[in-house]
Amino acid sequence: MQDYLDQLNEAQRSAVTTIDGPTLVVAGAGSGKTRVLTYRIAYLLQQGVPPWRVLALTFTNKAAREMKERIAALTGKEVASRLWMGTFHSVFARILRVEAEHLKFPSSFTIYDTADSKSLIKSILKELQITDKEYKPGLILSRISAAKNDLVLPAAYARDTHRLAADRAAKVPMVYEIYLRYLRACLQAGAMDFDDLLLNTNLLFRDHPEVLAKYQAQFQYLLVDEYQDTNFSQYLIVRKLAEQHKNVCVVGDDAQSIYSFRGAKIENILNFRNDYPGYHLFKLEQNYRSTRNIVNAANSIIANNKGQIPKVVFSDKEEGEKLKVLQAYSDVEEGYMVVKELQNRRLNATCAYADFAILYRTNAQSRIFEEALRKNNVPYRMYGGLSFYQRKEIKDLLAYLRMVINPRDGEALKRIINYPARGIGKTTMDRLEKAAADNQLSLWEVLTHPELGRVGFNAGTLKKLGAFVQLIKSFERLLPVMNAYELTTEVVAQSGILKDLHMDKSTEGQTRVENLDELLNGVREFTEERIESGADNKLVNFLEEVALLTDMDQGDTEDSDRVTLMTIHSAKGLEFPYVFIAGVEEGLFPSPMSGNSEQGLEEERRLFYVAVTRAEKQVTLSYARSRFKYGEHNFVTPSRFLKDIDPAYLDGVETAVGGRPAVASGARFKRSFEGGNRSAAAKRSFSFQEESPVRKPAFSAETFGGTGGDISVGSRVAHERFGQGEVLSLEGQAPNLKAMIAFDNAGTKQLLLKFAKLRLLS
DNA sequence: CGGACGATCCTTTTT
DNA sequence: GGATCGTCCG
Repeated sequence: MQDYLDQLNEAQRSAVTTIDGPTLVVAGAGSGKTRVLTYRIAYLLQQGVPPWRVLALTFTNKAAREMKERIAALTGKEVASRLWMGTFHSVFARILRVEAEHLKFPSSFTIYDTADSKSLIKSILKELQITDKEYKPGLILSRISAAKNDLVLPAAYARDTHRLAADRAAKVPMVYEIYLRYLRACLQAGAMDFDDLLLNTNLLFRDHPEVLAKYQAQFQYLLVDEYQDTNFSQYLIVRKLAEQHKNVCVVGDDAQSIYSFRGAKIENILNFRNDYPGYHLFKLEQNYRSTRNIVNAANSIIANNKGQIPKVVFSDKEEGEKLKVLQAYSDVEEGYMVVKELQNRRLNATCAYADFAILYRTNAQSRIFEEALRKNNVPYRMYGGLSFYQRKEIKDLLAYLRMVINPRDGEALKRIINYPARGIGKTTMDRLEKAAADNQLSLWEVLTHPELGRVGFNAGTLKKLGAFVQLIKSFERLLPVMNAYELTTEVVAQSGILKDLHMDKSTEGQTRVENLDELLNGVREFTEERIESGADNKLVNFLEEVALLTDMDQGDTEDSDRVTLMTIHSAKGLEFPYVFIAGVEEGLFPSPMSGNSEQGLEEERRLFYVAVTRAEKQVTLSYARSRFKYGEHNFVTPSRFLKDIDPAYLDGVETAVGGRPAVASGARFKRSFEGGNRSAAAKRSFSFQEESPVRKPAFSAETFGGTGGDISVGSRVAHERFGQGEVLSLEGQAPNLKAMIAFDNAGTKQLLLKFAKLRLLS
């Protein structure tokens, strides 16, 4: 253990060994935050603190898992597995299962995902006879979510003039009413959504002091990762739990607060000193990740924000390359330029595909890169798309399992009552839902009610409904005698899911069957692992794990060499040798949705800071001059954030043609974005050199890319790699003009003019 | 009742 | 461009 302390710098070591009293660790990007957290926990254990008295909270499963592994390496698996370590959501879900009865929830409560929540809101809207045109379920859910994260219950909501006024302004004055019914329906269904896990923990602690006292006493030491991302609900849980021992250590970086849209309060970290007087403060300012150029560029970006915790992040590493900027005509070309640049780097630096990440602001941008990567046979792994557990066939099966565990789960019921098709249609469901709402019952209670016939179903429908009820009950009976894997297998067979999928002979149908197999394997592995570690291995635990999983949490097992594709948000906490930040454009980054408020803009800027600081060796920024949006292409301008970077750390802009910076220096580059008449440039279609008419680049886009220009059949041209050759033929339309070229020494090739770095010789 | 095919809306980021 | 929702017809 002593050896490990020697590996730390002074600030890190103090942060690890100062274990008593409140502690704030301000950890700049790449400053060894995770290392401090893991060593601190290992140190606690070494000082004789029992593992079950340590509570460590993270935001992602991945962070929790990694820390657990690293601690296990220091202290042994046995001890590490007894720590209370996990995401806020998973840890408190675990506690809520134990204490559920205090809150009138079954301990087998379901966790609703966002789709379930939206679907429930739709049902409520129907009940209130409001269309989901006027009341967008997503918007309503986000307002309810915001209220919950601020611990504003319906009663307080009704008195909250701010919220009410905001709802009226947004033309959704009924949010309060919906919120009320939503909570009631969740209780009815024995279900909690993500926010409820935290809200109900707060209610538990508020209304049951003896329960709170129990956990206060147990958790002698608390640690919180990414404290700048906590919302009020999480903040209060931590504060309450820490009240007795006051040994709370929070780690975070105000400069990396990027989750205010889901209720995170940057104030939590800024106000730590007020909440915990006499706190210890440690600042980790040395960045061990990135080159000096990267750190300096990042610092110059974040310097544009106000109201930060003062700190100076520095790097001792080599100066490294400057940040590079790629300019493309279009979004599609941006994809190709990035991939080409990536491939060049990989060959020149002899590094692996896995050393690269392409980061973007919105998930919608991923498609372009996927296509470019696929066409160039570059292996990649994309995060943030549909996760495995969100596929239809998986959700269907999970819904069956959910109903077995908790038959009151209304969203699961709605999903499977007619899947596979058993002739229970919309009319029947409407009546059922109405009966449930009128009688304050769950759908299942209506279905199993002796007076079901009174609702007005005909004999045929009653028979179908009865068969469904019997099916679910037959599964319920298996619950005590089968393990999770056996039961799941049984459900797949008896529900008719397998038969339904086997009827579909298409490739998609086959994939679905394979996916079900994979889920079955997942259940088996889960059960085996849990039995081995002595943890809960019931079906309910599996469902919980799955509900709180994101797609960041899978597929890590295959150690294949792939480029990473993800949003900047999901890249937080990760690092890559080479990072591409794509779509650095107005209208995209900063996001127009963040409003033009100073606050919104500062958060976007922090996001930019996060993106740049992911890189170890080099950062390439890219933007396009035109981009498809809603199916039509628009001309766009480079992001204002490019001007936030000190030009001293920035290379010139590189365009597709010429292979040389079109604008020579960072300073010139910076100037070229200020002001300027864009419409002229727009009219010239693919011309991107709107300024500096005096000095034309050696090989302009117009020559080769835009129109095909001077190149014609018979021209002599030179290519960077293939040498000299003669143009045999031209085909296609600009800007996708292709040329067949017979090279003197490299054979005949077909090249896309806008990508080939051709030079005209004759 | 169920499947197929168009109109419509849209997009920030996620536990 | 694409997912989702609603309508239409078998």
